[in-house]
Amino acid sequence: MRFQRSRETGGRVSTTPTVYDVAERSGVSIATVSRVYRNPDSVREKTRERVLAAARELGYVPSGNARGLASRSTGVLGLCFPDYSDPDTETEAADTDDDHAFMLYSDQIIRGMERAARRHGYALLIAASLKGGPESLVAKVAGRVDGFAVLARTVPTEDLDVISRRLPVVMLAGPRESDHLDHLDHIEVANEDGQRELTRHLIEDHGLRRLVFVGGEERAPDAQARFRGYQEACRAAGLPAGEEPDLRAEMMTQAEGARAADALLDRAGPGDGASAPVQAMLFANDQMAIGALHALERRGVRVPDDVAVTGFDGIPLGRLVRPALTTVRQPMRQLGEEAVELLVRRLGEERDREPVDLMLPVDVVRRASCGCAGRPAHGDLSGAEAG
Amino acid sequence: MRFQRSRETGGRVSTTPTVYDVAERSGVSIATVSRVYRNPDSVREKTRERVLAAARELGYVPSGNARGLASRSTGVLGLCFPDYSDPDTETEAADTDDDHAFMLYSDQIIRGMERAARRHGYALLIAASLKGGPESLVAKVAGRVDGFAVLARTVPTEDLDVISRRLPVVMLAGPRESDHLDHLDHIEVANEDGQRELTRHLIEDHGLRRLVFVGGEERAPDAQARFRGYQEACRAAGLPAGEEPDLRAEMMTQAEGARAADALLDRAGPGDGASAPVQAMLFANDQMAIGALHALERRGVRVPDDVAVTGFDGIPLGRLVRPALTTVRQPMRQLGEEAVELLVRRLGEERDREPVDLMLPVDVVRRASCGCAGRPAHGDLSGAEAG
DNA sequence: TTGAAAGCGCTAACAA
DNA sequence: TTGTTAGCGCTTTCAA
Repeated sequence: MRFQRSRETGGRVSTTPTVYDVAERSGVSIATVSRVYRNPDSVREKTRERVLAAARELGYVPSGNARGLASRSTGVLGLCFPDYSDPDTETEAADTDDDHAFMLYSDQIIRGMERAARRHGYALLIAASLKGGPESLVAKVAGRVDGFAVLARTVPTEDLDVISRRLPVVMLAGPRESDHLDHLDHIEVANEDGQRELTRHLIEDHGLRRLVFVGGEERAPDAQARFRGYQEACRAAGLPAGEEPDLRAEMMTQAEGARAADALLDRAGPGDGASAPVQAMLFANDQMAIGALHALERRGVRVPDDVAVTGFDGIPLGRLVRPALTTVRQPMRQLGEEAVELLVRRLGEERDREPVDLMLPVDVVRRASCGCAGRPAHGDLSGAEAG
Repeated sequence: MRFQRSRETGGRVSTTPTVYDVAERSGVSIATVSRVYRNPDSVREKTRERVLAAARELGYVPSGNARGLASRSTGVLGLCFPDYSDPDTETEAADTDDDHAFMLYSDQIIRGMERAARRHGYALLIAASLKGGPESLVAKVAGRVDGFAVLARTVPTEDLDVISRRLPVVMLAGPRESDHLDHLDHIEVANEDGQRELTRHLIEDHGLRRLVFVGGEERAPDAQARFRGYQEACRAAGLPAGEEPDLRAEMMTQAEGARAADALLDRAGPGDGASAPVQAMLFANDQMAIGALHALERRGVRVPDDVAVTGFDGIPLGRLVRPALTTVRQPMRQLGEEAVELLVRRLGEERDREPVDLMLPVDVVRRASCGCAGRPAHGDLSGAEAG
């Protein structure tokens, strides 16, 4: 017998009601109350109705925490993602129109995960990193879910290492970080293939030969992979390609893209080319490419006539800018869905399966900024796009 | 003394480690382990390090459930939203380009809530309704969060009634459902004002006089409010406006919008007008308006030359279609942020504050489909928009 | 600064 | 079909 609860059932001491209260009020045991919620059919209808009535009257809501604790599962999957906002775009005047059109990675992944999670009866807990939180982000999430996905480089590797020993974790995008983490499932996107194909397109289909690549940090795995794709395509075509990107940006923001474009233009010497002018600027992501479009417009450089510009990612904004941005589209939504599938399977039958490593294919999207496409806009309901 | 745990600390029986394991391994009490995570400064540094080392070695992660249970709080806020996917758009071939551009309400709200929640140190739990789940959606969410927001008409009123007695709930969009729920905080959007202003624009600025309004279900409060705004503007201008929308759509999808446009055209008699032709079709949401644009194009009716078309919501897709859709933009992101602010405040100082009822202002966005705007697209980086 | 002990509200055997 | 009971892993007084 548990100690008498410090509350008289009739005498207005409002604590949140528990199974005990419902049980007492409906004249059954707490086990029966529990059954009514977990497995209604295992309780006689008459009884069940009495219990539900009591619950209603008391305002009873089962405690997820208590349930989770007792049953060792939460019915929740998690997602940790970095604070991905582009400082350029994230102005104080929040609801600008650009902002609206600006749907990031994480939104797509969230959509994908939410949808898949729902299909499997899970809810989704999302949390973005915020530097200097008291406890590490992961810990907060990890303690509340049955398994979770992490966007690469969101959380310290060591934290992940500890946590992934206790529950399923799938790493999204970016290559395996290190051998420490090789027991994680892992889904990546074909960055190298995509950039190679896009570069090939510029070289072979548009006949461009003087290309430059603007990359990201050395430790940004996606940007690095894209650069490798670029190198490969150049070399395959017999064009020179250095060991390093022509330029590197730290945050890969629009502002940096604009600066890069300026620098590239200045580098060649202002105006008519003594050193032959660049024919194509390839950026490691769409944000930079869009910033570059702005900068080029300001300087009166025509795209794609004077120079072709390409990005990578396939963010919606890339389609709204003029000229529309040629890019490589990442299947972020699918990434989220696959992540959930992997988690669910590992929580079920495949508890001890070997870690998998999926590579999702990407699409080259040819728009106006590389010299493709450019149908008249009027009468076209879906936005011009060349195959 | 609790019963001996059925696990030898040295003898490979891998259970997930608990405070007890960490305590034992580091030679302290479980209380101290707990302190290390909750309030590190209250533990001597030497001790703390020993505890953390042990935790690391064991792969210890605090159980969110146990913590929540013991401390009666979760550090999580929730959002329940309906399964809002437009069946027309949600084809099996998931990653179509339209789909990409199609960012719903819920995404915006999620963004807003996530951001605000993060600022306050909360994580966000999201769950969409799925008909026929075993337990009601709310119950699942409600038990795991400190407070949550619900999109109007996502969950049965009675469930909300019970739950909102136990934890803070804020209702988003749509008017108060009933007097039962008048202890909930509530945030709505100025549907009526927005539609009134948009309608006034068509009448006064474009000189249109033969308007029709395509609404939603009678029980869809937003659509109803919009219709009222339409009525008011018509009457203010001395134009006739019936007691009912000219047409109602059940799901307010693109397909229904297309059908509505067809019906409206057929109603007037095919071809040259015996009964004077409609000059403007106003739809209760963007989805329908976009469907209508398709239908009109198929029939060779020019927009806005032959007929003006408007929507409501401000979804990104509305900007991509041609002609770009004139609409009223809802501040969904802000809706999410305000919701979190309300919840956080009610969880803090304002526990017993009177329920509030916020009304967020909207913007009329004038684009080409009403006859406004239409700047050349080339060289315009942000997409044409008239003030 | 640390420890002992009593729950937090529920589930899950096992009995009846 | 229903009841009994022993935890689930943590926080939290209260003492030391």
